[in-house]
Amino acid sequence: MIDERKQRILQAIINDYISSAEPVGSRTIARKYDLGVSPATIRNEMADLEMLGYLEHLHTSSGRIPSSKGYRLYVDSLMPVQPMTDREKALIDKWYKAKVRRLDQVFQETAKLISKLTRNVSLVLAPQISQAAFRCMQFLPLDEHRVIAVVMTDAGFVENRIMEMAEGSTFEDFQRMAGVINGNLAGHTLGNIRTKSLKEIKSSIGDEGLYQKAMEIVSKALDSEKKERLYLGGTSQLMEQPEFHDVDKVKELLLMLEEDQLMKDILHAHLGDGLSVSIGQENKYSGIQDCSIITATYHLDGELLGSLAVLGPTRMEYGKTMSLLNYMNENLTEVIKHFKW
Amino acid sequence: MIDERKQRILQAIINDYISSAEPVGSRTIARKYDLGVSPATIRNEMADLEMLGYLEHLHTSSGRIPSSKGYRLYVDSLMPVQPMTDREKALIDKWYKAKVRRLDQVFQETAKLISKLTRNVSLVLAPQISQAAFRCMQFLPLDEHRVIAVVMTDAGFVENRIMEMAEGSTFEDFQRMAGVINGNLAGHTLGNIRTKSLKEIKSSIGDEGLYQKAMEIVSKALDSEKKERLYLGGTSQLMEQPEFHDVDKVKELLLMLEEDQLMKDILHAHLGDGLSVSIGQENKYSGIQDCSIITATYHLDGELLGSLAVLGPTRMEYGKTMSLLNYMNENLTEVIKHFKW
DNA sequence: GGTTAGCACTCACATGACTTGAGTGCTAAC
DNA sequence: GTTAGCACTCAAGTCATGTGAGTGCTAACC
Repeated sequence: MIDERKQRILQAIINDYISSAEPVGSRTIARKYDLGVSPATIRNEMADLEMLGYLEHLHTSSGRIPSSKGYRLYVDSLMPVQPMTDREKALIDKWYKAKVRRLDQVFQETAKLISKLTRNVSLVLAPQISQAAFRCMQFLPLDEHRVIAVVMTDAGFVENRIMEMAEGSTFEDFQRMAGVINGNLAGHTLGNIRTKSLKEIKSSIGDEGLYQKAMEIVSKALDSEKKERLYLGGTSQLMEQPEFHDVDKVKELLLMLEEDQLMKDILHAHLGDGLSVSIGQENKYSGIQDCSIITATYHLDGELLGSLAVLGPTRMEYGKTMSLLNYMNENLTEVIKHFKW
Repeated sequence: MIDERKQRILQAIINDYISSAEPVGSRTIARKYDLGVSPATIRNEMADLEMLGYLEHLHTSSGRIPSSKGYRLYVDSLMPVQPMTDREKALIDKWYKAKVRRLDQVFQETAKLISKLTRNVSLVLAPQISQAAFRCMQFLPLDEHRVIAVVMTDAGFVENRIMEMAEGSTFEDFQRMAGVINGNLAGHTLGNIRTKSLKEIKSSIGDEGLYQKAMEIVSKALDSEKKERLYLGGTSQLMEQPEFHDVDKVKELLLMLEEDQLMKDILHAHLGDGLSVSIGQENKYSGIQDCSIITATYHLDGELLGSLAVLGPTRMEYGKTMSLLNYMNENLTEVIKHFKW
């Protein structure tokens, strides 16, 4: 392990680099941070830190910048605790007190808020409901030939689809069927439904065609729920950061962010880790190897729900962002609990 | 009016500038376009065209670029007709044949497709349903204390909200109420509902508190429908255009695009004009005065529904984009007609 | 009188020499 | 082990210069 003085110097370098975005030289450190040693000594230590892989050199005569390994050490043990300011907490509380009616609005607005406070791109992965259960369904008459099937999952999402009425069947048939399905399937997950309850329902309903269609609707509704939703916030904030003053880099990232499935995969990689930080080259996806992602997973009653994340340059205010994500996490969990039934 | 030769020269300049994005010189025009006159003559004509306000000069020794006024003349009468290629039509048809179940998906995917084909940002304003009517509502039991109210508008959107059950009332009360409301309000618009049918319903329902709550739900649902939705596509395409190789410009536009309400206002300004082109400084909003917006409004049974739009640099392929928007418009109208009931 | 060749002039942009300054690495002295 | 001193490196800025695309004007041409 590196000795304490090296740690102090590394800490100073990273702190400085995070706020200035400029390579840090020995003189700067000696002047700004009172380490009681001369620039020359710091130079020696810097050379050592570079040997050990914590710092990098763009060219011989420029200051040092932290490597992924350097940031990692920083995040794990050198980082100053940066609790949230009262002003930020007040802003968040105020926002969360303004009751939002629809669950999807909650996620969208949460994403906006996070990006606003961190000046980085935020991602909110809304509940993954693969394990979540069917709650109930209902049919609504549309015209002579069609009904609307409304399916609810127990996490609060409602899906609706148009359904053709089979020849000769009446709306009352559908209502009866809804009763049977609700009686048999309530509380069951998609996997469960496929295996368990089918026979009983089939026989209660009687009409094979009707049954087929209804089950298709239920499956599809639960299936589309399974595809969790991703909400993005503050993509234009990207360009605030000096490292993204290059159009090509921005384009690359924006293209990536537009690819829903890719971003979901990236978030999935850290799902369940609590508060997780993935720094620069630690990321598997090549497009974001000069970025860091901090994700916070939220649970409810022990069940994994989704995650909040911030994507920004490796030169990121880790401490502050982590505090924020934690706080947002608590608040969001509270709100979801309120929606859960 | 300017004579025919001037028109031909202006046409050549704009065509060239649209494809090259470089200021156009007299020599280039003489070489590439067979106008039967020498560069010197073209220079004289260009000077005239600049006097008349159709062209602009960055500095004395650089070629000309079209002014907003120049583009306007071009779009109105000089522009070559650019019918869509078979390949493009095939792509669109193929896409529209793949039946999309949910109406909101249709809009989102339409936006993506437009941006893909035009390499510009696209905007789709989904049906504005202020005139659209209440179709029916239904209550679904949730637990002992709550029900879910599902409200449908006749344009195919379904909204659902959680509703606390008043003390002492039963689910049967709600079902009865739904019957009354459906019987009285079906086909009515929000404005209509507020004035006309209230008394009859009030008396049929009897319970004042129940009535209050239900009407609140209906109003809010119709109200949130009224806020039409805006779908964006291809924001990262912006950076493909050489005029947006500057990060600050991109940031400004992205910020604008993130502001939902602003973009809606901009689209509203051209609603109902059929195919409308707004060029550069013709735009009222300062952030987009070096951009052009082409919007196409779509109707159904004479009723205004929404619009498709493309936002890009003034140097835009007007002819191609307009053909595309027209074609997309037809297709989208078809799809919506299918959804309408 | 409209058209064109010719020519001087302008201006952005590229190139290369030079300077500056921040920063390192090494060595020798403390 | 620490530090001062010094030579060295390299990016970035500055300046002079050259180049080329392009214009505007004038005088000759048809």
